[in-house]
This record gives sequence, C-alpha cells and structure tokens, in this order.
Amino acid sequence: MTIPATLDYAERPAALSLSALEIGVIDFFVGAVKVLGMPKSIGEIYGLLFVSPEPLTLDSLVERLSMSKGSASQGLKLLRAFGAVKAIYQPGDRRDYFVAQTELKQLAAGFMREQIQPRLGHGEERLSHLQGIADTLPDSATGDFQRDRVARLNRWSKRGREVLPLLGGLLD
Amino acid sequence: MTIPATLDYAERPAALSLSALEIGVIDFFVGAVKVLGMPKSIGEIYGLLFVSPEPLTLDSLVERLSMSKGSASQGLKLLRAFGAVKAIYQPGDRRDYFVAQTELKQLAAGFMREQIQPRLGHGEERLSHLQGIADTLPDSATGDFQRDRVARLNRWSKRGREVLPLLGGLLD
DNA sequence: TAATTTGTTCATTTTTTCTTGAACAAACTA
DNA sequence: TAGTTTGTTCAAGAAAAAATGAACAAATTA
Repeated sequence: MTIPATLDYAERPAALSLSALEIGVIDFFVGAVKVLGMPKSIGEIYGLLFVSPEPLTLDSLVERLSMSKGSASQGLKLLRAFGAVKAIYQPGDRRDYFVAQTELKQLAAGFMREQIQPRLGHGEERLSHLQGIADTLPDSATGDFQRDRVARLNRWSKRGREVLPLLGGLLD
Repeated sequence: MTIPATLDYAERPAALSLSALEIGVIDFFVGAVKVLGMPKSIGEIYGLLFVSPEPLTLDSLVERLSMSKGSASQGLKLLRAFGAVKAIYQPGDRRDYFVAQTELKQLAAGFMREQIQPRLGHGEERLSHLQGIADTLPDSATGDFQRDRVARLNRWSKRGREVLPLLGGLLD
C-alpha cells in the first residue's frame, strides 16, 4: 500500500501549513543560528514566532514545525533564557503562549550573557593558570619566548574585555 | 552547541612530550576554537605552533599532538587559508615548516573573510528572496505585520554590514 | 629508473551533538 | 477523586561533524 511518488508531500503533512513567507523566514533564522553554533530547531522555533502575528502555544509549534514536543520544550527554554522569546498570559487559557522578542540589541545581550560570557570566564581561569606556569619558566631563550606568548594572550584577553561591551552600543 | 567541561591532555600518552605550558596553551586555544565553532584539532595545531619558538613540520605536529597525518594536513590547510599559520622555507630541507601568525587583527580578519562573510552572503540572498514574497502579500493586517517583520530583517542586515567593518578598527 | 620522502585526498570509522518519544509531574476539571 | 491537559526531563536513537588511515601524487634521491 504505497503512496504515488507525486504525492510525497503527504509524508510531511504539517509543512504544508507553512506559507512561502514563513518557510523563508524560518530558513533565514535556521541559517543564522547555525552561524552562532546553535541547533536548527532553535532557528525554526524563533523564526516561526518571529513571523507570527499571534502568540503561539508549544503545541502549535510542534504541529506546524513537525517537531517533537521535547525539542520544542527545550528550545523554548533556551530561547527564554536568552530573552529571545517570552511567554505571555492569555486569559481563559491554561496554556503558555509565546512571542518573539525582536529588539536586536536585547537579542545580542542575551546571547552574550548566556553563551559568550560563561566561556570567556573559563578562558580567564585558564589564562591565570598559564601565567603561573610562565612565571616558573627558566631564564632561557625559550623561556623568554614563551613568557612573551603568554603575555600576548593576556593582552588579547584584556582587549576582548574592552571591546565586547562596546558592541552593545553599536546595535541600537 | 555543548562544550566539554575539561580537556584531558595529561591522560594521553603522546601528550607526555608536551610541557605543562604547552598543554596549557593548547588547552586555551582548543577552548577558543570551540567558541568559534571549529574542530579541536585546529586549536591543537595553532596552540602548539603559538608556543613553539621554532617552526614545526607537519610530522612533528602529528607526533607531538598524536594526531593523524590527515587531520594535521587538513587543519594546516584551513589555518593557512585563515592566514593564521604560514609556511616558511628552511634551506636544506624539503619539508614545509610552519609558524603561527600572532597578530590579533589579522587573525580576526581571516576568520571574518573565510567564515563569516560567506555565510552572511547567503543570508543576503535569502533576504532578497523574502522581500520578493513580502511584496506579494495581501493588504491585510497579517500582510502588514509580516511585511514589517521582513523590513526589520533588512534593517538588521544593514546594521550588520555597517558594524562588522568597525570591529577590525577596534583590534589594533 | 626504482625507491624514498613529503604531503594531500577521501572513504570509513569514531565521536559528538541533536532529536525523539515515553515516563513523569503539576495543574486543572468533571 | 479519577481523568485530562500541559509541559518537562532524560535515556536512547538518529544525524552530523571530525578524525583516521590507506591510497595516491609529486618531488627528490640513489
């Protein structure tokens, strides 16, 4: 009992309910989150919320994106942590409704806070550990060279701390 | 999108020939390239070259990092494309010798050119496709809303093109 | 020319990351 | 209270990314 090849869209029924514009916007965000190193489900969820004039429930995301409830729940959790999505109260309905936060500056701030800052923290720790080792290096040509390298890493780190906060200001 | 909590070079046999400082620096760069979405072999190669006072051959990288020749070759290829590593000629030796390029600004420029710009290009294409669809949307509340969203994406894109070039200037 | 060294490519294997779906808990409702 | 709806968690499976190693080519040397 096979279905004719020309009807293969029937295999992904829910995708039919997305308009060309919705598909295009989702596509855009899937590409964007890939650049930022995030799973595509994140881009799908944010993208659909971004084009939707109405708030959407978890179930409608699951249905329209043909995505598992687990992925949708996890994805929304992450997006809320970023401040990229917020839950809004709808009177007379127990379900959570979600809308996209669309201020670029806030999106960038959330990404910075949740993804970048924690990792930079680790880097700083590693760096001070390295400095400790560098200080014990012998007073040889190699020792001098390597101390210089560690000094360079410290300059990079300092420069990073100076530059990152400026980015926010550029995104108003 | 997940980052391993700890890196255990000390446990690996061939890592024995690496000093504590070398391990620490490699560790630092493995963390850094992960943040940038690159494989750890890239961080290992760059890290070892970064701390090494002498240029290294492909074979010495393979040996000291206990990495396959294939990975080392591929990694060096990518790092050269970035301008993060350069091959230097050693008289009387047929092998290629490699050194790390350590100017932060140039490293950033290479990363931008090889990784960021191409992906942004795709985004621009998708965006103009989206604009085409938006222009055909009916003159309804939903149509207006969605046209507005696409307009917002275009503003983001424009802002990105304005801001990215400024970054280079901040890294002197 | 045959053998050796050096480095690249790419199919396969391994590792890592993402998604799924079922079990569960909490909050409501009949 | 028993049943339903809503959403979360997490073990297991699927998919994607990275590393390996063997085959190959190019350059060199005996």
